Amino acid sequence: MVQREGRAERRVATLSDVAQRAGVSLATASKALNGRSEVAPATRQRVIAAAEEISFTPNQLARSLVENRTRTVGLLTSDLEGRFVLPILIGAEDAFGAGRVDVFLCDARGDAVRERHHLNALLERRVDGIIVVGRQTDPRPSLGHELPVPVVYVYAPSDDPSDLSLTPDNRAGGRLSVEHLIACGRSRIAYISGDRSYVAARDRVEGALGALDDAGLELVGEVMYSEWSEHWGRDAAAMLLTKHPEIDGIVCGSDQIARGAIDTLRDLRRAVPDDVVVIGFDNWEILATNSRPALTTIDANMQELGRTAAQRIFEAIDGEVTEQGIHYQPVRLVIRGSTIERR
Amino acid sequence: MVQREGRAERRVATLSDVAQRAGVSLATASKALNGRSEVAPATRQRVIAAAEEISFTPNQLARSLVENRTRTVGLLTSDLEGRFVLPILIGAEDAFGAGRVDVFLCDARGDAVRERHHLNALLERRVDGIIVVGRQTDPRPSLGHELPVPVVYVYAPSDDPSDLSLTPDNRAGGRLSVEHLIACGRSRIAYISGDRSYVAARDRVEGALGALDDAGLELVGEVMYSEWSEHWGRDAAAMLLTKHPEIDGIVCGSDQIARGAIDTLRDLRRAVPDDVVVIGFDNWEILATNSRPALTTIDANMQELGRTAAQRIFEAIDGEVTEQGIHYQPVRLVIRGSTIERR
DNA sequence: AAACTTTCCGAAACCGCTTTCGGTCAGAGT
DNA sequence: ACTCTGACCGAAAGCGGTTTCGGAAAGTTT
Repeated sequence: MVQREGRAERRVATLSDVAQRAGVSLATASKALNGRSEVAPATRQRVIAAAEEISFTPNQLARSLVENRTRTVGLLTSDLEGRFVLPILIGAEDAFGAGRVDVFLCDARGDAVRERHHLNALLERRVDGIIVVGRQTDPRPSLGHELPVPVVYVYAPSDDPSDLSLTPDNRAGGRLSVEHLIACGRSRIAYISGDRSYVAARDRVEGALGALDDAGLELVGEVMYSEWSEHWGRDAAAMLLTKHPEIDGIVCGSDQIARGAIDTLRDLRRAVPDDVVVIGFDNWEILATNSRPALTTIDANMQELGRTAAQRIFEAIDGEVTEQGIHYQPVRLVIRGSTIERR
Repeated sequence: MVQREGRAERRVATLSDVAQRAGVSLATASKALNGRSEVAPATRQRVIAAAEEISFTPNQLARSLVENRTRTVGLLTSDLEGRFVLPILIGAEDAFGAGRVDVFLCDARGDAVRERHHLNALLERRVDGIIVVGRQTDPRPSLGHELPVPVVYVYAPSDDPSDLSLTPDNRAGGRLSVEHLIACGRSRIAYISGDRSYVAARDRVEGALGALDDAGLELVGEVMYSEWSEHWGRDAAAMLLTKHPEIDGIVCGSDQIARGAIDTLRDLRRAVPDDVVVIGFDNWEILATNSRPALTTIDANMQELGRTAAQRIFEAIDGEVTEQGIHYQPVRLVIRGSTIERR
């Protein structure tokens, strides 16, 4: 029988090669390399040396097959931009790091068919768990409960309350924004939001209004809803300031909007933060740190979200009773020049 | 022997379950599901039906083990931002899509140790190939030639010429920028670059200067080198315009810089594009489309890069002779409002 | 010195699948 | 009626590991 040439068949070393070289049996070699106790120190050394000499790389496929776990979790995202999924990936890798688990990232690009396909690919590869990341905080369809592995939804919660979802606490974020502006001595506060159809937009507004109410203040003007863009931030700010020149603080639904608002303020020769303070949402570094002045904003702690998701997956794998429902994770105020005067 | 409870051991269906249910042997079931010809149509139908009934999901681990290929490639990146790696991932997935290959993404975060670790993880999982993505176009250390799988370097080329690297043609990009400004009727062109220590910065400048030379023009002022930031773009533009008020076109080393430059032009009440045209580099959508006016820029065709990388991996897997060296991939001019007057 | 432990090792089963290869059996050829 | 083909199917041998379990050798007790 002719060996098919073509594929660069540089045969990789196998455990029996190691065993043979060390003069022990397959079983002993395995035990030696896995740190099992039933093997004499001298033997173990011999095996390890042999393995190194032929640069043996254990075949995880074989191992996974028998152990019935792959030490791999799937990260199924539809966030093509990557601004949410990458921090989450990093957080998850950190949390898994200790357990030598790796993360398999699939990008469904917001396409249900592709998502189905990738889900299937993950299941066929027998991942131990799946983290689903959406690109907005609106509820998304559940993957269902027939899955043989634990699933955690991050950022976009599942629409099925018996799934476990982790999502940033937008309401708290909105509240935090307003409280910060008040702490900055402002009382004539306006709000430029994004697309009203987003839960995130509404939740943030709700939190903000709550905080204003608690402080006995009223919003200046109406909440301005439109789209999540710098363009809208500019236009909305212009409209607001024309109608309500007394405004001394603007809460924005996103960093993009905030940048637009700051742009307009600059055009209008209103100093930030002296005359008007501005706060954004997301802490999208590239936007927040490059604006003039740098943008105070709310960080949704994506990395932490990823870490927590990983832990929940772990717990579920280990058979602990799985939690359910939407868990709102704390957000964090990041103070920069747009609210606090730089010295 | 007590079955270990704990892990949600919902036993997943196996091929023998299918075989049994369909009343055929394991071998026949396998053949039926894989579309092999040595099985009668009726039998095949029976097997397929059985598989569906118990929602059989083939175990790729087992399959990979025997086929000696995983239909998985690793994407090893150090681009935490994700602005390069995600388009590349998408391109690669597209190219592989047909062959039902999936991509395993690992983020080394620019850390050599982590990179080593992930590389090992990929090899243990027996990926069929590896795509290495850097976050800048400077050469990076090769992973070496001892690897049992094909490797393609993307964006950041390998420092070993016998590796295959795909990187955008920054020189052509620089040239394209200048040619476009000239086509816009400009002749007093300045250049704001980024960090001089980056090959990308120097290559782009080189291309630009070449194009100027070909047109019989001279650069206005010196090439300004500093950092890749909006801040620098603002400052550099201010300096340039003070010293050389005649400038009617600015080539920028990145979109960030270009945004800064546009900002300054706005402050100075110089109209873009009427008085001065500006061109960036990268086509980083979030920056380019939100500036006032939107930014004309050079797109490095990352997605195409990913697709090509995937194809090269395929070829190498199939045993075709592998190419070597650094291949400079074409870039593309994206025209927006900062160079062409909007109607 | 006999009996009993303990320590260390290896044969073999198994994980879930693919593939080879020999066997059955129906229909075709003569 | 009898061989000869094919077409179809299944037993069994792996793929590269882990793990069980029995046994040999060495050390401990009496």
